[in-house]
Amino acid sequence: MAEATEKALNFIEQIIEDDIAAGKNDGRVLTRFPPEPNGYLHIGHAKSICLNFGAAQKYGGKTNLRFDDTNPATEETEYVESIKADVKWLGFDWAEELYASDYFDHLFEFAKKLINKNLAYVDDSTSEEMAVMKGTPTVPGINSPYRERTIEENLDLFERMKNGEFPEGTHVLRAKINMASSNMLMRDPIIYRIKFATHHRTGDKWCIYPMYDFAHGQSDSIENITHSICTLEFVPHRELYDWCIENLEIFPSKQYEFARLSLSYAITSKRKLLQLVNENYVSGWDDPRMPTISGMRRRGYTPEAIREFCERIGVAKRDNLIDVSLLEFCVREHLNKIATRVMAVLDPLKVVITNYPEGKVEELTAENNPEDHESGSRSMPFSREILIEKDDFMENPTKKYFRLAPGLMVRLKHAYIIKCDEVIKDENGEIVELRCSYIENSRSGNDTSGIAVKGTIHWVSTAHAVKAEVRLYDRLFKVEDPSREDGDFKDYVNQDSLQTITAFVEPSLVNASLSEHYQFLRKGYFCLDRDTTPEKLVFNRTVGLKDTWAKEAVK
RNA sequence: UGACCCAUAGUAUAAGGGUAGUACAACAGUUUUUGGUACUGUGUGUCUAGGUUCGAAUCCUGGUGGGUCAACCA
Repeated sequence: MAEATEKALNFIEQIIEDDIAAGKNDGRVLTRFPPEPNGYLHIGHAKSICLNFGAAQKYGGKTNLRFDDTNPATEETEYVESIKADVKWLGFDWAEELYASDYFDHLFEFAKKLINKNLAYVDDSTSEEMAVMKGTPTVPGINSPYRERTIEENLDLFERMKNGEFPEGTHVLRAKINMASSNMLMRDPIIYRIKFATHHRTGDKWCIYPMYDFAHGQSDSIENITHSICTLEFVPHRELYDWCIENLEIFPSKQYEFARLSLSYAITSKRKLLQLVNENYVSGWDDPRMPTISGMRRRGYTPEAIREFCERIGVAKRDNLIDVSLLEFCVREHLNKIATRVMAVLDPLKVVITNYPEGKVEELTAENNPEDHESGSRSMPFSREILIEKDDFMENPTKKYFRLAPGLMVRLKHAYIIKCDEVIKDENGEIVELRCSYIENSRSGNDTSGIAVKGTIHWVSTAHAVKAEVRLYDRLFKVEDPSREDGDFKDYVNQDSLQTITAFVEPSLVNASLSEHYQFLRKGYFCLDRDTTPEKLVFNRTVGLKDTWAKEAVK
């Protein structure tokens, strides 16, 4: 019965185990996580991070963090810093912090080696001319008129490219492979181009930069990476990856591809996320509605929850769209264990307990977390006038409603049972106040009343409650898969994804901490936002509680 | 109309030729001083047609469907 408890391997782990069993690389496992510093990391990167770091960890190996910074036009130090912070926050430590730009000298020599082997040439064609000569997927390309330059001429031209003698776009270095290949990437790919841009690390040292295909595999090889794990769109690059390594006669790192993560009601494209930021659809990369690591962190998601999510979604090669409810499940699962329970009324209704003495204040004991007996308790003031949730009263209750209604009783969590005696309305017929009476011997912990009520609701003492800004988030997109819809993805942004309200929270929350997670009882999980000031508390709703009543109410 | 990758419940993911499982979602119920949590139960799922085999989700072939590739991006 108990033998099936071991988790099945994903196909990458399978490959690694097979390699170890075959004695490849003497059993050594070295992976890398290779972000381009041109944007913030998102949930899709989290999958890759967990896979790369996780697999290495599992097999006693290590993982390098390597920035793929070969395009100075889009890359910035700000992104480098955010990426490092996000990887650390997720809970992973890299063996070495490296940059493809560290290898620019090396890569330049590699290029000359190819030229010397008559496997690369400088092409003076314009990009339009090259595009024409490249052919199409169904039509083979034709050779460039510059393809048969002599090695000496190529060496000289390439050197002069490096020396800044030519303007951008006038010359490129191409690998000499096969213009008729069915793989477009093998049709003499450009491996070096001229760019007079300041690089975030090398400054103005270089005016030529290697292309991805001439940097990534070689960087892997230089670092002796054993398993270079990337996403499916790089499958056709593998042939070129192997070609470079073979012809450069360097360490044979191997590339393996898995399907990237897509999340429902979200987008995971750095380009599109950047648009949302630049065009102010969100407040920044770390807006809590963003599927970025920094956004999720600010939202109150935990690294444990994200790692568990990445574990549960699995790794395979088929396109997938993961239901965001699985992510939310993982978040709730973890927060349920660690969140401090507190009371907060989001949409208040005044309740006066007519038979409770005016001016009297009782300090009641409230447990901090029923899931964690070590978490202790705190005290909460109770008094004659309290606030409850508007939702928790129904003037004409339906059969299955078991909260407060005229003549009915509910339990105030951690406090007394009360009975609704009178409903007070304003001139518009709006309910503005409830007059209730409490059952004196029904206090939580020493209830001798013998009364059994079906409902328990949360509350705060009006005089002691603290006002707080609460930000309620909904999914950022109205459709399941915005990237597949017609037209601009921004047309599908949910305009109501942020709702800001003023809530009344229990006084203990004036000491709320940025590092703590809270459950507003019966309402959801919340965390303090960094916008909080000494004058104003600001909370983010991380995720709501599962609400079977909401479903029932719709019926 | 080329090459390459992929195809198992609504969504993901296992089953390494031998009983098609698991999780989320959904639905029903039990417990409950959170309509939370926990627990129990509920499923006409192997794209299709052939082939190999005692036996195929698994191996082979054809088809169908989806994805990727024609950036001086990664």
